[in-house]
Amino acid sequence: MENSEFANIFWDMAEFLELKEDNPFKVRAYRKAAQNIEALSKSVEEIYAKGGLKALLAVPGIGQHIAEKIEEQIKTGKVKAHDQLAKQFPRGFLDLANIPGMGPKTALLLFKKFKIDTPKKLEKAAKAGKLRNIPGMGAKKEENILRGINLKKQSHGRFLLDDATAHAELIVEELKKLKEVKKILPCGSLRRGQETIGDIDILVTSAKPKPIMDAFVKLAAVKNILAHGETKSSVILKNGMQADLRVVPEKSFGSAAHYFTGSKAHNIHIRQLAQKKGWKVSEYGIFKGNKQIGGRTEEEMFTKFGFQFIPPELREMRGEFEAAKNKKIPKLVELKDIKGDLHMHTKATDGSNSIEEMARAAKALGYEYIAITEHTQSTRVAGGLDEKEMLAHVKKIREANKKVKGIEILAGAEVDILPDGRLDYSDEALDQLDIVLTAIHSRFKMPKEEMTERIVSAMENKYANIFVHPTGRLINEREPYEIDMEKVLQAAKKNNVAVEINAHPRRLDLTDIYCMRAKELGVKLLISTDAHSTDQLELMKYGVITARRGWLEKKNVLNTYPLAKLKKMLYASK
DNA sequence: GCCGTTTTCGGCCCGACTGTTTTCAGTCG
Repeated sequence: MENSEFANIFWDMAEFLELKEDNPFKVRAYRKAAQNIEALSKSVEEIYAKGGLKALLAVPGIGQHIAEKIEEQIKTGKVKAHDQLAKQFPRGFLDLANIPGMGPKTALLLFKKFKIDTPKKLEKAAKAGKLRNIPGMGAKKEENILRGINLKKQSHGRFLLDDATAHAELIVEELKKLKEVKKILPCGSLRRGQETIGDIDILVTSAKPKPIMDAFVKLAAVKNILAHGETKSSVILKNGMQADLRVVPEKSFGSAAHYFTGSKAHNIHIRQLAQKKGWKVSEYGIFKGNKQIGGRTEEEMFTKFGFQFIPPELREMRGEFEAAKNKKIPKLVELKDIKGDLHMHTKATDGSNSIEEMARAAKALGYEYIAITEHTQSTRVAGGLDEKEMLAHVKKIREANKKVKGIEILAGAEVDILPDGRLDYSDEALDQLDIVLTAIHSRFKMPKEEMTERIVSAMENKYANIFVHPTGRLINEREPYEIDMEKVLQAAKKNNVAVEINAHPRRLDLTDIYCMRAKELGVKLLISTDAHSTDQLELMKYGVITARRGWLEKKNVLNTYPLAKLKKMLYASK
């Protein structure tokens, strides 16, 4: 069972307990446990298998009771306490409570009053004007709920990183034009580089917030205004995404940037530490009594507590405070460390540019080398090449390499891993290539053990260099295929195969948590764009930010090495 | 329910905005 499935049990329990108006701190405890489980780089099942209850207790936020529930789930396949809670509410009631503008209190009230237990019934009642007469509610609230229902209907899950980045940049550009705006910084999950973005948070410093607020809610990209206050406004953009703007005074910039960047759990931790010192932390600063003693810069939010600066990508309560205390925050890999892109396609298969065009575009990005890696014969939909065609293509790559000066073009292929674990080409053909990427493009629904075995045996092929887009997921579109990632990473280590972080915002796998695990195991990572056109080469930054979330340093990433060293590493197993 | 260089009991982050309030509850981040 996946960690996310264990976490979901506790997310649900937190919701149910909240509906029952149980102790709010208990609710929080369940949420914290759920979050910490999601953040683990090792599987809960494995932790339990190796160390039992005691090992589970070592996980922060997991105490006796939650550890026992995990044990119960593993042993019996269910958690009684969860099922008993679930029984007390109609099926799907959580969907109702999670509609924007609703909440546990309102959902419960409406259930008691009108037996409303689904979003559909809620919509009907709201449209009939039945909600406005309830004490504590009114016409506006009713309208707000209808808007929430619509919002939920429209939203196709969370937004991709590149889409959110583009919209944030657009807002920043517009607001920058105002003379009242001093500093401006996109924060939130976007700044932390999370793989998907729920909403855009923008922080501005200014002494005169009002004109900024007014301009923000009137931006051309705005569809609805959710809130329009003195220092905080929220809007829905035309693409359905929510954007929040906060304005604070200059002297609060650091604390506000820290606060709006999150994560929430990370913030709460800092505030707790402040409490212990008799201080108070808010978005306005660090305070001792009424006196501000820190928060002008973001660095102060850490140094005041004796920590090293923690980069935004690490603020997920995955051990960053402990590392910062011991001065063990790694120097994370940066975009400028990347020396080449080793996964891309051209017109020869499903790309849209020529070899030379790709090479020149990569050279313009300052790269030292690239690899052209077409699909192989089994991936027919992408026009995969058979061995003969590939060898002819390799020739063309060699020619292009002579023609385009100042960058090395390696000849590679993205070779299919066949259902039985063999590669799509013979050893003789593979031997002609400088670099062999391996990938799954078929039979996604194989049982977990078989799929894992399939990938592991492909890694044992001595020509295999890198296993690319390792889970095959397309965010919001296609689930990852089922594999035992721990076994895959172990096999990668054993066979000296690197694993790719695919920088395309739709993919972004290997995911951050498994990057951490790969680093622990000493598996090398490759960050590449899988570009199908010259402009997609610029997606590299999203791969880098994912790597940073996985605590990766320059030395963990294969394509930060100079060409000579890279070649040596690629051929080490041949 | 979790947790402990003040505690095994008694705490548990902090503030903005809205709507329906005449002092605040609910929701959100």
